Amino acid sequence: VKSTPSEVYRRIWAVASKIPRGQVATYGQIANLAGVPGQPRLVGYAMRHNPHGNDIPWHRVVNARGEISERASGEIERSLQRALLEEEGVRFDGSDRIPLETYRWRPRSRPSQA
DNA sequence: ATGCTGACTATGT
DNA sequence: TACATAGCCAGCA
Repeated sequence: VKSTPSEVYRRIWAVASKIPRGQVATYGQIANLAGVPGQPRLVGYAMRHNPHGNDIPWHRVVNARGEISERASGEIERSLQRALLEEEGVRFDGSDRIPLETYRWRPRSRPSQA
């Protein structure tokens, strides 16, 4: 291991791994759950550097519009992401978007946080 | 050390 | 509805 991922990254990966099958979470949502509210970009950055590969349901992370974000690495993974989601039962509308009202992950708020 | 980039989001046009 | 801009902060050169 060349460099140790920051605590924030690991927390982001941990949260992402908790997304239930057949549901999706937005970058901002994960940022909140990971303890870095308002920093959705960090989530995307962490996902890009995710060392866990397929062990993390990275495909369940979508942007606030319910759409698969374009990434710099190419569009092959985009189609893969969509395929994985559809396999879990997530449906896309005519605009290639996911209705967040239906598929958004709704974790329970923590008791430690008032 | 400073400056740029990025799998984002909210807001204005 | 879609496009453009500002703000946010951890990495990297």
